[in-house]
Amino acid sequence: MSLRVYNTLTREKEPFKTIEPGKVTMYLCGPTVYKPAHIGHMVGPVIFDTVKRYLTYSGYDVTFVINITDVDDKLINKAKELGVEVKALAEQMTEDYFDNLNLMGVNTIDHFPYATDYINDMQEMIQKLIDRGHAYPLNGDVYFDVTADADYGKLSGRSVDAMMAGTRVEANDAKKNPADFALWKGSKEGEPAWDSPWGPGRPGWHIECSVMSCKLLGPSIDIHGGGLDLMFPHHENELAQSESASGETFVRYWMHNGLMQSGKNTGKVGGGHDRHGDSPAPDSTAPDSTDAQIANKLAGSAGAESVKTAVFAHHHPEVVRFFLLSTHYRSPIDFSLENIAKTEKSLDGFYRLFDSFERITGVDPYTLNIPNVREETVSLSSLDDELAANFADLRNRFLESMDDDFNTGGAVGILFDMRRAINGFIQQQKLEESCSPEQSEQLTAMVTLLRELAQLVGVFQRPVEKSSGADDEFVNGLMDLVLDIRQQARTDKNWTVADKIRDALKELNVEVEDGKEGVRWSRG
RNA sequence: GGCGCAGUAGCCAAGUGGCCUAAGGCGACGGAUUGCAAAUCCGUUAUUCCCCGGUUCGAAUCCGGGCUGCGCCUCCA
Repeated sequence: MSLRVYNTLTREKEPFKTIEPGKVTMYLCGPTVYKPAHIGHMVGPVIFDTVKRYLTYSGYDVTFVINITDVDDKLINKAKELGVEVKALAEQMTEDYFDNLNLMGVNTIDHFPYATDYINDMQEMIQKLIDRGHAYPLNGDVYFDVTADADYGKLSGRSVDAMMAGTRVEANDAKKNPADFALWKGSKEGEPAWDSPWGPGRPGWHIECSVMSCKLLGPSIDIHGGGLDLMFPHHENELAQSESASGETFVRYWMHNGLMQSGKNTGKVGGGHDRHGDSPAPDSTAPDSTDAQIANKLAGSAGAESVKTAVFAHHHPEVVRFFLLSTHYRSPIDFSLENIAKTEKSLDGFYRLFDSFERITGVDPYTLNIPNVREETVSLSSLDDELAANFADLRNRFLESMDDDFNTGGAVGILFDMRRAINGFIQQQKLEESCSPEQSEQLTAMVTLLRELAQLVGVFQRPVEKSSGADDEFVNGLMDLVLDIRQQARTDKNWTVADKIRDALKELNVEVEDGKEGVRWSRG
């Protein structure tokens, strides 16, 4: 089976065919850097990082761009409010964004262009649009003329007429059409401004993506991604501008990810505004869940708490990544601490398996050499036929899921199946007691395959905090002593004392497990 | 008002015309193992996919109509 991708433009899954054979160009709309990143900002990058991983594994040479919007009304207002320079605020928030991406294991992005580095190119494109009769200057602004674009609205399925009928398009009498949008905005006193043929001003929101995508990836690109909320107006306008300027198809596959929501009725995370009065105000007497509180913090109109402090303080980022990918990217995803906790629990079994692997083979599973090309998968020849067939089948099912519009939810399920198969092997062969070189080779092949597939969704890339032992010499010494005493009690069949020690340690969040090969402990 | 998306077990979630008498996870219950636990493995946990009609030899999957939740139409990823 070959890769199929859902295309928002056609509302269908289509066979994946690139513009240039073997190459993929991919652009994702990045954040406006005016406040710390919230969890919702991580969804797109994690998903498209996974898309790139999978495409790369499948043999494509992928170029992936995420833009940084560092000029914008919200940014200007926020800077004013805080009494800092726009540039300084943008730099600080960009850094926060990068930190979070890094924690989430998003590390496949090739370019992070800044809007302010492309002002000249934007002006060129605007001029081109004016020359071609698709835009018109007006009192220091420049507007895109939607009526001059025959297929305007094709992405979001709206017609210009329908939008006219909508009552909420703010009337700007001077514009030819209320749906016309700004390409260039004349600046007011004290705002960042660049000289232009139309007077000092700054670019409109949509033009930067058209320009940067064209400059870095060419006029036609394979994949353009973003949150569902960006489909209109942002992507619709980008599309209109780009195609009107170049005369070429702008994007082959439009991919839109579902938005993160929090709690049952709280709406999407990060949706800061109040509705405008036609829906009842949120019931303030409703029990405030912790999740909603966190979501509100993340949305952060008041508090500006970042993902780092709000979530990663309590959960390893890998948990969040795994959580995001355990559902389909086009579905909305419910963020809640309960869900995160469940995910954390489900991941524990993998970490235990890796610990167990290291005990048995003496090899750190994170140092294994992992194949990263589809055709060069790990060899299963050391396994007996039945096992080899079973693992090959699991791998196929994993890849089939991913081939089906990047169905990470289905694929992740296979990882659990594989975990169970490996644990079963360890148990049947009693590897915790003794392990021959042949068995070690077999086990290594299985775990390598698990990691080969896991890398495609970007998990198990680097060790999380050690789940057993500690690196504090003093603590280790103390634990050795305590456990030695407990072992003595067990040998004497003094279960009262042995259990008392175990229970007391548990109170201190130290988990003691008696295995065949000896006692283990870990801090919760 | 207009345009979209979604509704699968206690919870999360995959499956979108026949391999579905519906993956996987969390939870629960039973068994193996254990001094007892923990971990691990095995088994059980939806005859049914929001409701009502229709198309079809056959539908969770397609169509029509409801109900419910959500998003966009306002420079939110």
